[in-house]
Amino acid sequence: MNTRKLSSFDLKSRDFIYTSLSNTLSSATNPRDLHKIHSLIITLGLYKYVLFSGKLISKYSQFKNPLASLSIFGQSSHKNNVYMWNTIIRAMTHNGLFSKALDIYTQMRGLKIKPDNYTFPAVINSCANLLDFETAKLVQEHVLDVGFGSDLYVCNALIDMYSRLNDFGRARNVFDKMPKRDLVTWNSLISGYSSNGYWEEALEIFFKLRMAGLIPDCFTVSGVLCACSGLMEVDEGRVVHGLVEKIGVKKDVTVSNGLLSMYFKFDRLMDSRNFFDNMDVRDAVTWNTMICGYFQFGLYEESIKLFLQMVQYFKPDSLTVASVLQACGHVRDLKSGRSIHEYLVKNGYKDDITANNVIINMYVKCGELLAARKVFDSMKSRDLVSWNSIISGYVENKFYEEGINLFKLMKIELEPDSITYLILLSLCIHCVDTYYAMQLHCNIIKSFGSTITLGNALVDVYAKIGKMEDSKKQFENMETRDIVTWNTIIAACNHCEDCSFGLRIISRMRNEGITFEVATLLSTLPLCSFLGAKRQAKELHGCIFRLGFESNVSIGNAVIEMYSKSGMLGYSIRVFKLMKTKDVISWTALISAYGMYGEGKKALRAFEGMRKVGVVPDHIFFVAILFACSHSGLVREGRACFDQMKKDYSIEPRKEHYACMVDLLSRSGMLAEAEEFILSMPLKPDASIWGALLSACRAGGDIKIAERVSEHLLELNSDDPGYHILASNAFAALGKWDQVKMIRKSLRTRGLKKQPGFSWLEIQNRVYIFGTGERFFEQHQEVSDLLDILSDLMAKEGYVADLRYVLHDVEEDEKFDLLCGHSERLAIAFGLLNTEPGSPLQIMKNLRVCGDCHTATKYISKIVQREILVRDANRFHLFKDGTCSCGDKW
DNA sequence: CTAGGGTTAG
Repeated sequence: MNTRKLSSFDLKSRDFIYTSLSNTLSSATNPRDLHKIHSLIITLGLYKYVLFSGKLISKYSQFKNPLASLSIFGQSSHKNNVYMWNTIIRAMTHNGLFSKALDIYTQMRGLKIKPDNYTFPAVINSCANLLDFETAKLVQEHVLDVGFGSDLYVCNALIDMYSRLNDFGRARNVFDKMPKRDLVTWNSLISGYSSNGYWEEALEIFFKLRMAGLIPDCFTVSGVLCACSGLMEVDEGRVVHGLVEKIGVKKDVTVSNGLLSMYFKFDRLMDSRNFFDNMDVRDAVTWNTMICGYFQFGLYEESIKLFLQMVQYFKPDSLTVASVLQACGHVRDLKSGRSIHEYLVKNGYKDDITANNVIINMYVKCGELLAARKVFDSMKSRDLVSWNSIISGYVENKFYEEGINLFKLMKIELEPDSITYLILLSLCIHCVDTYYAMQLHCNIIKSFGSTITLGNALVDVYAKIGKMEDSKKQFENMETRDIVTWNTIIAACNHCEDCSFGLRIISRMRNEGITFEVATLLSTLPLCSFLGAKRQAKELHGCIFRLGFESNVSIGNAVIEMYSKSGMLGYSIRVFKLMKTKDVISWTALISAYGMYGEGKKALRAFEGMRKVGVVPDHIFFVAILFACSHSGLVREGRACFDQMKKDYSIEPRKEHYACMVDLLSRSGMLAEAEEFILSMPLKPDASIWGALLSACRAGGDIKIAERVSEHLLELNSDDPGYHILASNAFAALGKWDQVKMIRKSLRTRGLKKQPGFSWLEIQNRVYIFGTGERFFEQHQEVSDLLDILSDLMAKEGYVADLRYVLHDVEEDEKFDLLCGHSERLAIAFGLLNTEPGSPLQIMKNLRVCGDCHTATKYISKIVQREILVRDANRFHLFKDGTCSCGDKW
């Protein structure tokens, strides 16, 4: 009886230990407890129970110790038990060891252990994570073989897998054949669609789900939010937000994060902020979304501040750090950048490739190339982004050779991508290296064929290195073009001053029905400014209204410039007045406009107005105001502006400001003072400064100073042929033909060509262009005859040709012919012949108007009684009844 | 078995 009692007690206590230990094991919350329980199980010999081995495996996996799980499984004697296999496979997938999971599954099949419906979901999940389509199909066959083709869990896993693999045909096939579906089934399909960018489809499934009478949960809402954000469907988004409130999933932090991120995607900064402030639960992702969202709004300091707040509550992960490091780079906050770098190293992100890439980028942006390189060199493995980042770092910091060398090294390790080539193409622009650009072009064709982005970059590069023909060829050869292609070619036309081609491009765009973007207009408007094409200008202005861009500040600024350069100062002023927001550039545009028309007083008054509204001038603004003063002979006022710039705005004068001052003094005939000013400058005077003085000397006829200044100018040996021509002209005026010949020879040997002069005018929507000395145009004979008649009439009025403006050493009467061949005269004569008597004429010239032509035009305006508006490279001259608006201070 | 946040160029 005693024995029986005892053994009954024994059994009971055994039973008790078994159950309580099993419970303790399940509820263990830390690895230390787990170890203790594990030892106890070994001591008590409970290993022989399948239950304990299995629970230990999953518990270790829960604490991220898959190696312990594997070791227990290896030592286990229950290899014929499917529960053990299921457990170890799940342990592996739980720890992200998907190929190990598949290995074990293969072993299991080899041992002919029959899987059950708990086996497959984890196996299928592994295939999905590995994007292993082939194994996936084999597993599905296996599923059908062993008869789990209709199992809810297995089918859900299959749908998830196929939709993640972007094979919605198979996913839908499984979905359609299921005898019974649950919410997870629908959710899997929705998130599959939305994470692959099939947003409409995701919403469609969502509506079907609702029609089927199911109540959405957090998973559903997350997927739908992602789709709404992608579609930028504000209305849908609102509906979902309402739904979130209604079904009460708002306390789910993932759903809230989804909403937060949606508001950012809709550019609703304040809504995002309010939502964030009212969130009950926040996690690291919440903070990341905020930091990243603020970054995308350009609120860099704010996003760094958010980061500093976040670290009080959460340990930032590599994703957080990636966002905030970008912000540091943007504002060149090296101090924060460095400390975050240290944080990453200390917290075990040393080998996170993305984190390192972002650090490299941050250092590059802060100009710390050596620090960037040190990180790059210390990386265990590098990806494309790492290489591209460091190469672009070298290019950005102007170490071009090192950039190319790194590119060579890169090619040994991996295949460069299109971004690598974009970086190298930008290098070509900086170095003006046509040969290397062509070499890259060949490589690009070999490795990528033709892609739009690279094609666009090539159009851009060829134009910027001055190969406009190659740029056009590249543009024409492109099979497909996007709006950027068009914007780029127009910008290219601008850069190379190939305006007529630019206008043709614009009409091609119209014919092809391509909608203009702000960027398109920002390249097109300067094209019209350059051409001074009135009709095109008005048409474009209309187009701006139709597209609703009239309140865009940059557009407004460009329109002011366009009208002023097209001879329509009134329109320019009106546009300025109507602009709701004006920045310093708008004011600069207005003041330059006044300056070009010699309205210096009005320019100064506008400056007063600008000061009153509190807009702060910058250094470019001062160029404009000094220009305006100098073109109106306002010496005292100009000097005052120059002094103010330094005193009131602490802007250190640059070369261009000194050049304006020299221009101001010398234009008003104060040549000696101008020379003195140059010699007392704190900067070394360059060609533009001496050039300003020299061109005034010539107009003022001071030969002595002209000769001295010419010597200075030639010493500097500028790359701009204009200054050599200027000096050569000065010597020609002095009759020093030997010097002239020498300059011409040196220009020839250096390959510098004088920019050919041409003039153009618009008559009835057509632009007519005339080159100097050109004889092949419509009505050449008539034009020539008219010029002959005009010169007779001019002579009677007292005109004497100023032969100093002829550069060639030829006979006097031939010189006279050469003057008459100047492009502006041809254009004026052509204009007189083809427009109504008494109507005003408007002529554009690419260079500065010649002094003799200036005089001649004054006479012509009186003889024919016409207003002649001439825009040269600098400004407008309005000729009227024998005088010019520039007051001869051209 | 199902959900959210990150890197290079333009």
